[in-house]
Amino acid sequence: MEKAKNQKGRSISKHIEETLRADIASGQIDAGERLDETKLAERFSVSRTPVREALNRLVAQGILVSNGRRGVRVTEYTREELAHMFEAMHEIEALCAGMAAKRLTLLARSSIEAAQAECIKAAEANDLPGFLRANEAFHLEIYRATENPFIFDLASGFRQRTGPFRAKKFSTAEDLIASARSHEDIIKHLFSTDSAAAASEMGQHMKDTFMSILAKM
Amino acid sequence: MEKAKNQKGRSISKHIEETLRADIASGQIDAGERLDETKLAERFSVSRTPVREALNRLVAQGILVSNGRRGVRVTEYTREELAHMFEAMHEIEALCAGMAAKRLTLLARSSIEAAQAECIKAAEANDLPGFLRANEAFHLEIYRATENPFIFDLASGFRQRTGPFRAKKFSTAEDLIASARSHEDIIKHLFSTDSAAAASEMGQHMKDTFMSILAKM
DNA sequence: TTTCAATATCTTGTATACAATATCTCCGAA
DNA sequence: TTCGGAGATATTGTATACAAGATATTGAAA
Repeated sequence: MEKAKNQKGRSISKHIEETLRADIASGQIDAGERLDETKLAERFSVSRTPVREALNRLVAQGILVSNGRRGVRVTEYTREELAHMFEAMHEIEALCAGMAAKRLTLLARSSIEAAQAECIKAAEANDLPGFLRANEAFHLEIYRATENPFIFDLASGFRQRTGPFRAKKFSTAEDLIASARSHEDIIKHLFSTDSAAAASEMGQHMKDTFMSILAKM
Repeated sequence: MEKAKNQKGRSISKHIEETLRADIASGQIDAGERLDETKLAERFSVSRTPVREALNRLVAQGILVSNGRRGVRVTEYTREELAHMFEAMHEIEALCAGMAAKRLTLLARSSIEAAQAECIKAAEANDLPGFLRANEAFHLEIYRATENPFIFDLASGFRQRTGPFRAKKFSTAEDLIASARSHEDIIKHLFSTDSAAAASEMGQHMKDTFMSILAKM
């Protein structure tokens, strides 16, 4: 039974929403698992009401799926749906890279380089959690470099949904290093402001990632 | 005070959600307008609970925005935000056109042609509501032609949000005809399966639309 | 008259109670 | 034993009640 801190005046339901989102993204709550309102209410020591609010929002975001009166579950994907999801992610990432290349500011450039440096460091140390964080930051910085908050939200929202699957991909130290090296190619084209090449390179990077994930499922 | 039909076992809150979404998209509820839970509850002859559920989901979809304890309002955009939103829409439309061109099935092709025929018909009859419906269908068919449900949801969700603004653009009969004609160019490239050209043509179409909207605001 | 603060009122956030529907269990018949 | 249905149980959907924060109002002092 954990404490619902309700810190900084943020409502309880918001806190629950974020906690659940994190639990799902990190895989602590499995895909397909059913979420019981009463149990969650007990876990957070609150009534069902704020729990329901949180669940509703997560449903609206596509993270959970509602089956009418048969409760809500963590969205589960067939192989085909996964392939579609990855294809969509791939297209969006490429789009972001293309936009970013067109309008790369010095600030964005340095942020991306910093994130990439972290990736390399974590990969060489074979630090998986560290790499996942850094990799996340790397991609987010590219979304941010589009300078378009809608695109940023879109891409980061989608990234959240693919998170649980991507996390499983990286098993060996070689995987990490290969991925980090692939980033270098993306950066090269990004920084040369060759939009099409950057998009294409990012597309390739994501395609590699997704193919190797699908192969394992 | 309207009747909450609760038809076909769909929950009341779902019904409210859809009704509000339609009201906002059609402009019956203005941007920036505050939505009072109690008033809405009275309007639908239900308690505040299902109203809150609906509002929460709409907030999660970005259609409404919540100001903590100061209620929810219809999301309002500055000129700059609008420009960003249109840019995002523009990129997504182009992406869809590009994907659609790559894998156009006969079924998709005929659906798109049918929608375009409706556009032309409505435009020549200067039937604004009819044109808006047909135009909507035309774009949705292109999203569908990507054969990727995630992309479809993404694009149609975004289209919903830009709806209230796009509706204001078409004032004269010439506007309608010009827009319908622009569709023809998109189709030409789509059907030639020239992905890059289709994307670029769609991008131009959307850019024209958005520039003329922004000019009026 | 203007300004500031205390109070009243209104609105949202949460808790609890009740209703409706789905799922489970158990028992009897084929 | 297996199948099916009636009742029991559990879970979600909705209503109402209460708590807490925000806005509006009132009144007094400068």
